[in-house]
Amino acid sequence: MRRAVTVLPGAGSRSGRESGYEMDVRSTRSPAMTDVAKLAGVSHQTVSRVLNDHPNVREQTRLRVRAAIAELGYRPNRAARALVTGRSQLIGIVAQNSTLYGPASLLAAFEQAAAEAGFAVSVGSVGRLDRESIAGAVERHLDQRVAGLVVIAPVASADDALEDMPAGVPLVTIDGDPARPHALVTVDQAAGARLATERLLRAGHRTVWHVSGPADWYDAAGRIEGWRASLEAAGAEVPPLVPGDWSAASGYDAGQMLARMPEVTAVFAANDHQALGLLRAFSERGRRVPDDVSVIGFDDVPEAAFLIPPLTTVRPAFDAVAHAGLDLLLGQITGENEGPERVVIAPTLVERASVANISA
Amino acid sequence: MRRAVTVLPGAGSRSGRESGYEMDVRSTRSPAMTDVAKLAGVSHQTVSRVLNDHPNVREQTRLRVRAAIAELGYRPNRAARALVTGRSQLIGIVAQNSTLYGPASLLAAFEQAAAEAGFAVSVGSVGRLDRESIAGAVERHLDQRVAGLVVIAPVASADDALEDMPAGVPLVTIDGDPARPHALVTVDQAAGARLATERLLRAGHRTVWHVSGPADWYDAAGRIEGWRASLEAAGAEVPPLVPGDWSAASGYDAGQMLARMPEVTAVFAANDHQALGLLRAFSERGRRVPDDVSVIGFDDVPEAAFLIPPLTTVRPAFDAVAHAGLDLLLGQITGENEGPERVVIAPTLVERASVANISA
DNA sequence: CGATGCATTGTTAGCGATAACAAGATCGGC
DNA sequence: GCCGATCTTGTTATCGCTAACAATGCATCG
Repeated sequence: MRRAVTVLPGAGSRSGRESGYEMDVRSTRSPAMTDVAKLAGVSHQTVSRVLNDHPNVREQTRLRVRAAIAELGYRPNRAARALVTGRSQLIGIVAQNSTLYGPASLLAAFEQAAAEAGFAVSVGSVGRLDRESIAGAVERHLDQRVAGLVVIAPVASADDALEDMPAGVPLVTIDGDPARPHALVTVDQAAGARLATERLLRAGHRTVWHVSGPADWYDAAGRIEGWRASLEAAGAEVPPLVPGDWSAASGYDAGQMLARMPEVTAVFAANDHQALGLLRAFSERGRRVPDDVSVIGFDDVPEAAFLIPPLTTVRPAFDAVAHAGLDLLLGQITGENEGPERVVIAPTLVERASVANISA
Repeated sequence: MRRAVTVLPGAGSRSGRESGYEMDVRSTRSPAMTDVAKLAGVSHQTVSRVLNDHPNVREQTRLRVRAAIAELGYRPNRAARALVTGRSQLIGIVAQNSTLYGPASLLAAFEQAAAEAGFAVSVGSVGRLDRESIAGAVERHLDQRVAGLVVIAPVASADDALEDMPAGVPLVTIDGDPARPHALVTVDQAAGARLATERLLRAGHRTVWHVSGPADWYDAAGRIEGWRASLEAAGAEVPPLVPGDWSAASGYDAGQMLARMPEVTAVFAANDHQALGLLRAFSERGRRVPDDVSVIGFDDVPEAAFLIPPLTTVRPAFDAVAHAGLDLLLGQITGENEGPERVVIAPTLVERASVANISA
């Protein structure tokens, strides 16, 4: 790119235009606001005003400044801005260091939504969801002077860690405890569970068994609650709960048990991985899905459509959660909505082939 | 912590010590370096020296400053430091917005390693790995004045986007093209493939079939290469390649085909999801694993141990990749190692129950 | 036609840290 | 006990930006 230029030694070449040729040479430093100002023939403050969309700038000036910005390839120094405003354009997100499908998709959706709003996302993943781990990750983010914080807090211990958060930091929790005093976005777990349970009852099943997630997770608790409520509302018997831990292994174990009971014709698994374990166990024990047993999962993981049979499941709309969470957070950051707010996202049922009518 | 202290109203309490009681009251502003300096009875520069471990500070002073830091709960303002040094303590990471197990674990491992080194990680996930998406994510990070950049670039188009990167920004690519001129960390895909292929040959199989990943991924190409090399080295016939796309669905399709060929007794799948699809297809068509067909996967996803049968697979040691990548990057940031370096991580074979000797 | 007001622009003063230099304290060697 | 070298500390300038205020121009109004 840079052409070879013969420069005569001695006077002349470096003198005179401080801004022109010189600028190109020491291209190591990226242009600052004053460079733009000089080129556009205005003060740096006017450049700042253009950048921040202040109303009182003449259209003509605005255009000239924008042209100068484009010509120099200027980009504002976020550190300087953060220093003077006390706020960065960074959003911190604390999530469990896991490859669970839910958290992973949530993180991705969040990053995307934040990028659209001009924010960057700093992740602080934690190994475990205990109080110390969460507190540590929060500290690290506060260190970075994040503009706001999103914490995925699916268990009580995570919420606990948030109690002694310094006030004034915008905070949104995802999947947290609705009883806590911060802004919150959750998936309506109970509604999702009702969707699944009612679908199975509608297919003619006398009752529906449930392989649940770990009881200390709010998600799991909500799904249990919705499942039980549906059964009771329909006057169906509530069978004993089969506890699991989100893993395929626990679903398989549950399936090994359920497959031995002829009366079990419909199972609602608290997530798709457990459902996968169920499917395998049933197939091993010769119970055909959906002919003998109907199964519904939760999450709609990418593989769900390719299982045998394709899995009917509840889809939690992670991107809606992410967008809602970000909106809440941005509202707090800009100071528009003060009080904590709650957003509840309604899941939908994705019908595939793992449910059959009992009459068939 | 803070003991209840009776403060007499009137004179005395507020006067004199500008730093003591007053500080606690206007706790809205977090303490700055000058506050610490005042409390410790030194200049702010000395505080800075203590913070940055400069050699020429008297031990006694150092202790006094540290005590003041602790008492005030002072934490340095990263923005101010970034402004004056021109470098943030932020590392950007560009990865595909996906829930593929590999990238997701890599991200998590990276964040952890970076946190240990005192860096925060800003993620820029992209929907697709094309040139524009990558370039956009890189831009956003440069905007944030990241200290360094890690790009997971498993396909050529991702590398392409890095060509017109401004020089001087520390950059490490993961899974990229070794022919490119930047620092690089890769898993030795070929070695992993050899591990798998040789294991199957050693079990007495005449040859090994391969269900590959998408051909434009370097990972997939490396695994194909290793597989082919092993067969040729052993003088075994090289069967036609069965192409896949990482998904369980493609593994299932491949399995439907392979199950019809009696001569197929050993299959190496390019990842565990494809292996999962294979297992299902084989089970559907009555070919028992491992009695009739042996299968090996790649990635060691959490479910691998719980499949039926538990899957023998190649484990790429994502945390080693992350650590190596971070070391390389930190080396560039501190200016220790200039030239591009390559680190190749050797994978290991995790033996489970999906491989059997052909003699049995 | 001078005063008043608003729109537009410029000037100055920080934000909180590090870097460069200056200055006082301390020390060894003669 | 004096001198220069070294250790330790303080002072000042600066990074690039925004906030607050000042200053200009121009239209509006009594």
